[in-house]
Amino acid sequence: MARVTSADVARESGVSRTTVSYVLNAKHGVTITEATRLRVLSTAERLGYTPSAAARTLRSGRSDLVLCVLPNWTVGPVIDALIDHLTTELADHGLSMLVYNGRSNRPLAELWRAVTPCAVLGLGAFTEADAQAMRRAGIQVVGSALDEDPHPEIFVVPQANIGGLQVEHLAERGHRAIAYAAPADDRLAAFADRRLRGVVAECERRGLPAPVVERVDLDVASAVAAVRGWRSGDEPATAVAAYNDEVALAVLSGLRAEGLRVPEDVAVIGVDDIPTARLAAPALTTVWQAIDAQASYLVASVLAALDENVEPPQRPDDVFHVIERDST
Amino acid sequence: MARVTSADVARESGVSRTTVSYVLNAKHGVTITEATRLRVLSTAERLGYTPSAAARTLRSGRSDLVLCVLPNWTVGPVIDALIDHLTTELADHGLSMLVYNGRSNRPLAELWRAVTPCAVLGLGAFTEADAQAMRRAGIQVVGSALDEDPHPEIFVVPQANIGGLQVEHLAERGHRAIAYAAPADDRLAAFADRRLRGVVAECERRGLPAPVVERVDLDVASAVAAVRGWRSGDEPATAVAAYNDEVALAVLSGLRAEGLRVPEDVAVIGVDDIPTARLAAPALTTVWQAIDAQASYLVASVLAALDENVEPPQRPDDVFHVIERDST
DNA sequence: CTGAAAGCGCTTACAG
DNA sequence: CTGAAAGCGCTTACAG
Repeated sequence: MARVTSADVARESGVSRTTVSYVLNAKHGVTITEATRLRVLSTAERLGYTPSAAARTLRSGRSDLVLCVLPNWTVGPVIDALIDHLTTELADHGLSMLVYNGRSNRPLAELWRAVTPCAVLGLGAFTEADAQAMRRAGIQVVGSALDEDPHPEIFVVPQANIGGLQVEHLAERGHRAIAYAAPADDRLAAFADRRLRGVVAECERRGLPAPVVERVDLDVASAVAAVRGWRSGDEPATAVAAYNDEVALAVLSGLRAEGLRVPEDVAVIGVDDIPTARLAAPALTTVWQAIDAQASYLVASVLAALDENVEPPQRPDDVFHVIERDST
Repeated sequence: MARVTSADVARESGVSRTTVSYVLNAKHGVTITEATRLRVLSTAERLGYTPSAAARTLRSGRSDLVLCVLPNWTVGPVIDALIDHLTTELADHGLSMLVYNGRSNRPLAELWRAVTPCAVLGLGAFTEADAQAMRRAGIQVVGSALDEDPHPEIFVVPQANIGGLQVEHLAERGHRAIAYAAPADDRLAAFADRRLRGVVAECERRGLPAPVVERVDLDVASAVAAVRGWRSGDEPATAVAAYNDEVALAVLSGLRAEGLRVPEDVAVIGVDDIPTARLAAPALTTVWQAIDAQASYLVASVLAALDENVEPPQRPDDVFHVIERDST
């Protein structure tokens, strides 16, 4: 059961491979008799012909695969939703997206050379060397970054703004002593550092004391230790900005264990609006991200990179907002 | 900046492409002078040569890519961990795993023909037609399934056993009226149906009344409605087996809203041991899965499929156990 | 021990 | 309007 090739279709249709190729690719500028066209099409269909991507890629140096490189992050509902949107939107444009989880330290080059994608979509930033190597090989590089950056072509999800938004929400409710709950998982450091930076900056801007930072593991004991740290100084924190909702839930459990009421004694705000945020006691106030808008922007960027005639998209703004619930 | 090919390496080394190929692939059975070998190797290194996978694939009809097909499921920490393990373990064997999120309804054939992977690893089952087409094309198909199945070569994560384990745990604590909390997200139906089937079967085996099933959305109102349903009959449920931890957390919030104590009035058990399960009030009892063992088994299956000399692995057993916390 | 040549399946200038 | 031929980069029988 050998593979069906264009030669088979040509033979069966009584035409040359050239014609088959013209017909199947709806080649512009060549005119093929309607009868021939139909015959080729139906033969291809009947034989179950699908072009060999390997051959096509070898020929053109370009495939219709988009390689999405995921850094060594933990994948929660947010990234999951992003990938979901990216996959379906790219599929609408005839592109298949494959996700590579960059957990190992294999050189990235090995992978993209192997796959020969038409574009590589980096959810985290690439090293300059990697990016250059890909561009030289004719692969479009679309990256996103975690904060402002000299490259205007790179999509930015300004993580710092998230921290700023958390502080703004808390300060508007009269809190002055704001603490920060950092994640214990190092894979999150890239995000955590930037969000914290935003928290610190906004506190400074508002003349609030610098936030006391504690690492919070996802267990009650760790959260209790953090809570004690926050409450022990001469100006005990009355509000906690947490790295994300999971950390915020840990903080909630620590507060509960210490007999503190939320939000009366201490207010808590998370990030992500994970499904269980609204189920917490009390329901968790959090920062929501417009993942669909981010996905659409990235897809549009890929399409623009692939085709000069397509305009690069406008950056979406207003991709965050606070969802106020009962914990603040 | 054209691509560096084996011809470039050959020219620079003063040998033929044949020799370059032999050296670089450490071809068994041919002897190459050590001097030549070293020269070729260093030239390749210096030029930054990486073979074109497209050409190699075209030539051999086989790539070193493993395509992992993810059905339209929601990806939580469990699947995330599974993919993580699969990626790193396959990388250790020189295989790159790419994940395809089968959200759209594009025919699978388009994808695997485009990628020409050496193996396709299905996390859900393939249709028989898809599986046959792939095998015919010489692609190894390794699938996993959700329950027992006529195909012994397919890995099975017996979802029904999870349900059985939940009931066993609850029944041993004296519960007779056991309710079931099903998820509202249809993408989970494949799992949910099987787990429920296990719950029903185990109740029957123990002579317990059939469980009252309520769909529970991930919000308090929905959970409250479910709780009322379970508590209204003439034999009010004293225990709830939930589809997974998220649903269990919703149940917890519904119970709380109704003023019922856990576990005194109603016990709750989930599945997955998500990070926030231990943070709930009370900490959630749940069923844990040995994801690493499942991943290792799948990787070993892929390797065995790829190489006749490699023995297929033994199925891991004992991949589940109950983690008892405070909600039961 | 090493090289010349064929061929994997495709697309596309170039002829007719 | 259609076909013969070249070439993408690789590997491997087959010679020498």
